[in-house]
Amino acid sequence: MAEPEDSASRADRAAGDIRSLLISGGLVPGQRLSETALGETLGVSRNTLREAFRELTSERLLTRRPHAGVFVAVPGLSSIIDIYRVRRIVEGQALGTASPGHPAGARMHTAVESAADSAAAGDWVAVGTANMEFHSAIVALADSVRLDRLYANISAELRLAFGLLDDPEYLHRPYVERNTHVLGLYDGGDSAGAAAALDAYLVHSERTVLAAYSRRIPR
Amino acid sequence: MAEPEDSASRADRAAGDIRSLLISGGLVPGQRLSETALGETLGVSRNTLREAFRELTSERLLTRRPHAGVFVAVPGLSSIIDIYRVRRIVEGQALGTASPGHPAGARMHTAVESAADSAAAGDWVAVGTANMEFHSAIVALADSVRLDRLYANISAELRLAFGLLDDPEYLHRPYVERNTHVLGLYDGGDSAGAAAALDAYLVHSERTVLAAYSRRIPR
DNA sequence: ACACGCATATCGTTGAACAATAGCTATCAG
DNA sequence: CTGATAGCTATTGTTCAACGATATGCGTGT
Repeated sequence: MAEPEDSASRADRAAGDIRSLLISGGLVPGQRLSETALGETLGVSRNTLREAFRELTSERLLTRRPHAGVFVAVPGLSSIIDIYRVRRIVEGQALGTASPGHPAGARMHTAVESAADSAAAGDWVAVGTANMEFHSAIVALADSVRLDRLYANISAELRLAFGLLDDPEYLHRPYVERNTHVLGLYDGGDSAGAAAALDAYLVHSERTVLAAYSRRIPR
Repeated sequence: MAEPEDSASRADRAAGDIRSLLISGGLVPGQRLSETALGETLGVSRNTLREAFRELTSERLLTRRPHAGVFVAVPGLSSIIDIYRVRRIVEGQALGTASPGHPAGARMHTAVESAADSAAAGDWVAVGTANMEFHSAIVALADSVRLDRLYANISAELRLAFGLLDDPEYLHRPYVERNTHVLGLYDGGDSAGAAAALDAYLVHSERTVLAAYSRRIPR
């Protein structure tokens, strides 16, 4: 990756830092983010931090409660359902109508291999990351920067939700094989079949996540 | 509509004001937005205005050039292409897989009627607005708040692009009939046919806009 | 146990200040 | 006359301090 750590504005860097804390688990869903405290930690002023908050709030990673502060978003069941609805529409179309030989195919391959390696090593959160990269590559087949961005946001939200669940092996293990299967169909030129397999994948994954989710968080 | 003009934060209201100025033509693409001047106009401080800028920049309505200021975005050909790509994917799936009797159907009807009325009155920009509402209702068929928001952003961008073009009659007239046709197919239960007609619609519209666009703005 | 009212810390917003820099302008060499 | 260079200036990027507004917790009383 590039290193935009000093070229970007301070608010942009703060937003990136917060994003990193979110995926690393340094900030957990529901947690309140004090402007002064977090500003001091990140080394930015309150106003600058507020700009970062704006950005992250519009990405649904943070939630703003007026006069009470900003909180790390707690994805609810409705969010999960909505996210999977978007995924089925976007990923399905992207994979089903992709032109053969698209450069994103390479990304899909490396992601699948990386997932297999991590699975062999037993590192299930790395498997989860690789799986997400696989699906991000699928969306990239559509060649749309706007869909890419939408999907990046959705992935971050989903990571937040996964963070609420334990047992990452149960969450990610079944899908490395399914991803391989989808990739095989796509490579074989059967885009429609690949899309159908992907749809089944997503239905299964949504059901699993929803079940684990409602088990953990009532309502 | 509701009246959230005093409940929302000042930055939110400022962002809304700027959005209104963008669609009303009070701000034109390429124009530079001075922080002090615009802040005085909207009655907010520089810091608050900057928060609004963050939000609108993340929606691609404004562009930030470091140390040079924020500018009203100038949608390029690549943006138009990208937007129509998203529209075909999202609208097509939403319409093609919609469950019958969805409440958004009513929105589609009122939008088509409103477009017809405005067309009879010769108010072509109102026709454009009604047409956009029609397509927004189509996206609402998917029942996804995330897709709704994506589409709202895209619509705003598209309005920006349309603002660069003159001759709104040429841009919007052909589509009131096409929308009626699509709606007829959908009402008749032929979702697949409606989706196909819609896709043809979008291909035609994209071609028209791109042609007018490259005629007006070289490169 | 519950409702009510107060206290306080935090948010929301402003204004001023200063460093950094992009873009203009005037100068000057060729 | 053209082009490059150096300096000026207005604007942005960022911080800090201040103050009103309000959500939340605590204590009181019933």
